Amino acid sequence: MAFVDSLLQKCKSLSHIKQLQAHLITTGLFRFYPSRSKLLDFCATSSPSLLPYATFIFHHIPCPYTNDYNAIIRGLALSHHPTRALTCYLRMSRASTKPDALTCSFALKACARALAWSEATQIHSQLIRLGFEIDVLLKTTLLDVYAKASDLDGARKVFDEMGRRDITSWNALIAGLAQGNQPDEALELFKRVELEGLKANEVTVLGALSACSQLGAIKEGEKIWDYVRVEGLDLNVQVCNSVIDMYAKCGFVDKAYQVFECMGCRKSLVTWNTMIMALAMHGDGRRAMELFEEMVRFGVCPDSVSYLAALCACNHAGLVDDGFRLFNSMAGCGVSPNMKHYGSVVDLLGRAGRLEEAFDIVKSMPVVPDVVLWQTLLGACKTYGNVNMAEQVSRKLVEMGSNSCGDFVLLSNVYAALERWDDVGRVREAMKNRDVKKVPGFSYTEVEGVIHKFLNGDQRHSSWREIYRKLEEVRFRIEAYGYAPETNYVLHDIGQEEKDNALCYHSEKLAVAFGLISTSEGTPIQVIKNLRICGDCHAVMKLISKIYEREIIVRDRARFHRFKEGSCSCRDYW
DNA sequence: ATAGGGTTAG
Repeated sequence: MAFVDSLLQKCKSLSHIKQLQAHLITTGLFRFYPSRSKLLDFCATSSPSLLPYATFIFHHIPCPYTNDYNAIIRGLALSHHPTRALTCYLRMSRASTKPDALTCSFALKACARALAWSEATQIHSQLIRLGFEIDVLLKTTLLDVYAKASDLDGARKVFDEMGRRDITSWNALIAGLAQGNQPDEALELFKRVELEGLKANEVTVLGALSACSQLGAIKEGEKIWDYVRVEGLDLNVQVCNSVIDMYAKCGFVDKAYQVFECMGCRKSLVTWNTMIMALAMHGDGRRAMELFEEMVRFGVCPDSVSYLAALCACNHAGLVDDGFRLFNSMAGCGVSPNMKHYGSVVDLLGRAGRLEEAFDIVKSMPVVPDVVLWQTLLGACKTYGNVNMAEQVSRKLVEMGSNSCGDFVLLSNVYAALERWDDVGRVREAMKNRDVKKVPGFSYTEVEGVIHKFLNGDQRHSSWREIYRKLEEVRFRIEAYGYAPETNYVLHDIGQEEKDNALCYHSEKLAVAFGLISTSEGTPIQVIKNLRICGDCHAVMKLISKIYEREIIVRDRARFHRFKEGSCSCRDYW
């Protein structure tokens, strides 16, 4: 039967396949396993263009074997329509053809791609009934499905119940936790790998480095980088890219650049994009743009991420004309702008006060603007006090069913700035009636290699009393410098719940206060925050950096803010 | 009744 394999390998087109199939039919082999399944598998998985032909043949088989099903399910699972694999799996169950471990594996793969959690649970119980639960590979796939479908508890349960686990099982859970917003858990798990007598490989470190990036865990990140070099894992581009990202996101853009420059392997498109994004995050717009050009000279063709990174860089550095020019040149270079590019350029123009141009772009773009884009524009309207546009934009947001607290606050601030109190009251009412939601803010800070997490108004930290006492002192001292909290008319009136989370206990302030009491004088304090830093915190950080003579580095959702001697690296343009 | 399945960077 080996000749079928070798002939399949030589098939370069559908007509070759058909010739081979005709040959198999005339020699009578096609009716039998395994030639037919092999041909099906080849068509279903070697190229998306052959998949329709595979399903065509499949539907003409009166009574498909398990392996015929496997071939089709595998192909469909990898296609753009993974749910079709599940339909096929269902058909198989009804035809009472017995699934084997591979059938389950392919079907689970389809669940992972379709994020089909409940289907995964059904396959889970089936594979137990079929007696496959000792299969490490299958259990790892299962674990991965749960993690991808954001059921991390489910993933962990599968992991805990595995009798035998190899490094891949660990990798799946570490990566799952890191991608599922549980980087602290991911890192804990990573530290246990060695204790279990297993050896971390390149996939393990990818997950762990991603966790470090998210947490700003530089101590652990550097340890991993050492390990990477000792084990020669730095010959892997993905690992290098992850290290660059880790250094950048932990605040060390120069170290990121060193790794970028001295890589022992070929740079990929992602490598360039990562480094451009790193410079953008650190507000170094000029260098980011230079790198973008260098990349082009180097013969690497920028993709949509490259453009986004460069636009972002212009945005953070206030390079309005450069950014606008870049945006306008995209289409000519074969990259059509997506929602994020539009968002970036609208932000760029909006911050520069070029509201009409920004609005024109929104009105004329070929894709339907999303909520975030309108919010960006609304933010600009607030900054420049354009009530007229703010009202139009707000109406759009309401039409789109936006329930974000921020939208209401922004509009009401536009009115408040013009002392239109009736309108302020109206917005406030609308807000009460709408059950607006807020994303909870949190911050991380690392002290002596330990990551501490703070939520807004949090009292869960063991030193919370000292932290709050320190904040009072801070407030007292900065008031002497003329600080007054940024009055926010809406926030003052939305009741008790908000009072607990008032401005002065924003998570980044708690984190900085903790840094002040737990590190020695002069040590920089670094904080990572999940949302954008608010105006009040920004003002407070500047004063703290001056009065306490501390460099404070805050990485927010968008970029780094370096507060030193009373001013910020973003030059208040953010 | 040769195989085929798990984790992976911006």
